[in-house]
Amino acid sequence: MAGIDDNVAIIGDWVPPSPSPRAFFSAMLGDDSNSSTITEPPGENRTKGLFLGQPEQMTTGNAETKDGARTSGAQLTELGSFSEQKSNSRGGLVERMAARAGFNAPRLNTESIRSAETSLNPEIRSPCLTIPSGLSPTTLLESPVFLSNLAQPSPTTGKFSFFPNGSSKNSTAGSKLPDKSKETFFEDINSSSFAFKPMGESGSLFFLGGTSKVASANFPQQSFPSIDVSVHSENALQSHDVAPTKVQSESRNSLHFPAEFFKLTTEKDNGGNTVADQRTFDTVGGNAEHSSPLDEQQDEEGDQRASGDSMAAGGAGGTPSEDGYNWRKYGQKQVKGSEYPRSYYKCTHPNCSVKKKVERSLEGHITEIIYKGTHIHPKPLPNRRSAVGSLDTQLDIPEQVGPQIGSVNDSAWAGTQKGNAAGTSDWRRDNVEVTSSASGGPGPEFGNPSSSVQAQSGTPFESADAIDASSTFSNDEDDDRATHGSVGYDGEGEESESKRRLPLHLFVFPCMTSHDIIISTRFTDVV
DNA sequence: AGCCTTTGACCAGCG
DNA sequence: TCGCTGGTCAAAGGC
Repeated sequence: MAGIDDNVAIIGDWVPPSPSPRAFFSAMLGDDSNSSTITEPPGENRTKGLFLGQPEQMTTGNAETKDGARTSGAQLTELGSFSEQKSNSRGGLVERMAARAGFNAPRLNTESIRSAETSLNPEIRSPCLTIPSGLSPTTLLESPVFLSNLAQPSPTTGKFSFFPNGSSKNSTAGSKLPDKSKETFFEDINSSSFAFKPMGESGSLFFLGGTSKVASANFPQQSFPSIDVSVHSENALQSHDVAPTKVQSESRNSLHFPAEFFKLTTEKDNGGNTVADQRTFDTVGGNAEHSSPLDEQQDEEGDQRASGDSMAAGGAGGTPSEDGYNWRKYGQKQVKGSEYPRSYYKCTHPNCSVKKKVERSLEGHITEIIYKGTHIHPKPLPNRRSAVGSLDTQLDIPEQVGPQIGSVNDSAWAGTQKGNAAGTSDWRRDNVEVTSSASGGPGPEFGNPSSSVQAQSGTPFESADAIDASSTFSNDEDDDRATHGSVGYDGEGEESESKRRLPLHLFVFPCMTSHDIIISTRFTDVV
């Protein structure tokens, strides 16, 4: 890793040229045929193309890239990063996951990607956390297969299905997976996997300090925990454009993003199978409700889905958004500095002052989400799977954590929130004190004890189990405010959507300066 | 009929 | 004080 700068540079628009999922993942792996080795050989070109894009794009510190020979070197470097990363992951969560799930999840070299994309895309300036593109946190959480894999083997999770050959045995790194397995894996498409890794284990996800809007320069990545999520798409990937999504908290307080910020929760379907799904990001205040950031993102995505990527009324609007809350759009404006129009949403619940700002790309993909305020009410009856029985899934935690808290302090929104102060404040208190614990939460939804605990523990990624159960990001700082954003899709109706769009990666940006947290997700549309 | 989105106008904060 | 910008309001229209 050249460092954050490079990463940042890489973050630009990254559109995987690869037409097929397999190719895509292969590239990620480094090679189709040589799947077993981390080293990149022939596949490197592809890989590079995939993640790095044109050599020029890799400019950040590698002007030479353009040079053929140089390019090779550069590639090697990138590859090296990638390899390294993979190694890390293998050794870390991923490995555990792989062991449990029985397969390896191909991982994106988020580092590289970030750098490249960043260079290309000014919008993404300080990626902190990356999740395989196309994957919104919500998506990851929601995905039946997603966490499930981590959790327990079940048809639902797809663990078994993934590797008919018993590849599940491959507890070891995926790199060693037989090609066949890989193929099956990718081709079968029903698989999706991800891995969250603490920074130490992987460089994929990490939290970088920085301003959401400002390019992150050199951040001590190491200082932040990182998470990697790999997703196996169910369908072939198409290189549709990927729009970066950012979720950022308005909170101006410091983020202790890492540990508490992210929470994964596992749900069980009616059958008792672990569905794992929801991942929530709590940036801060939680609501008693669980409107987890992820959930929120889900909304966003839901919106996208609803309108086909256009602002969907559905997402934010009348139907409960994926996050489980109902949102009403009350304004839209072209913000100066932002190439995309910003939409303003309010929670439709009476007395609830939670708001969120969403920026969408032309394609309708969410590029940025900012949550403010805390829900003072339980989620509306969920339509979603969670409602079905899953329970807490969604965890309120995130929500609790998120926005609300922040709102108070958040100068920008503070004013807005003031009106609600009462409800919010109470909420906050709870949150603050409890952090993500849904303690405040009125309903069952609100609080997922387990979630809360984890969140508070601050070591979300401590163990695979934990991850399975839930992963949450939250700010320690109570003060904060919070905002939490979530990106994801609905479980049910969303599936189709989920299939269509693959997560390329998610970026979470805790902003050192602004204290904002940004989660940026890139999506790839699948055929 | 109700709710939501759209969109132009208005308001407030800031330099 | 003025202009810019972001955020919100509210009427109109659609589903």
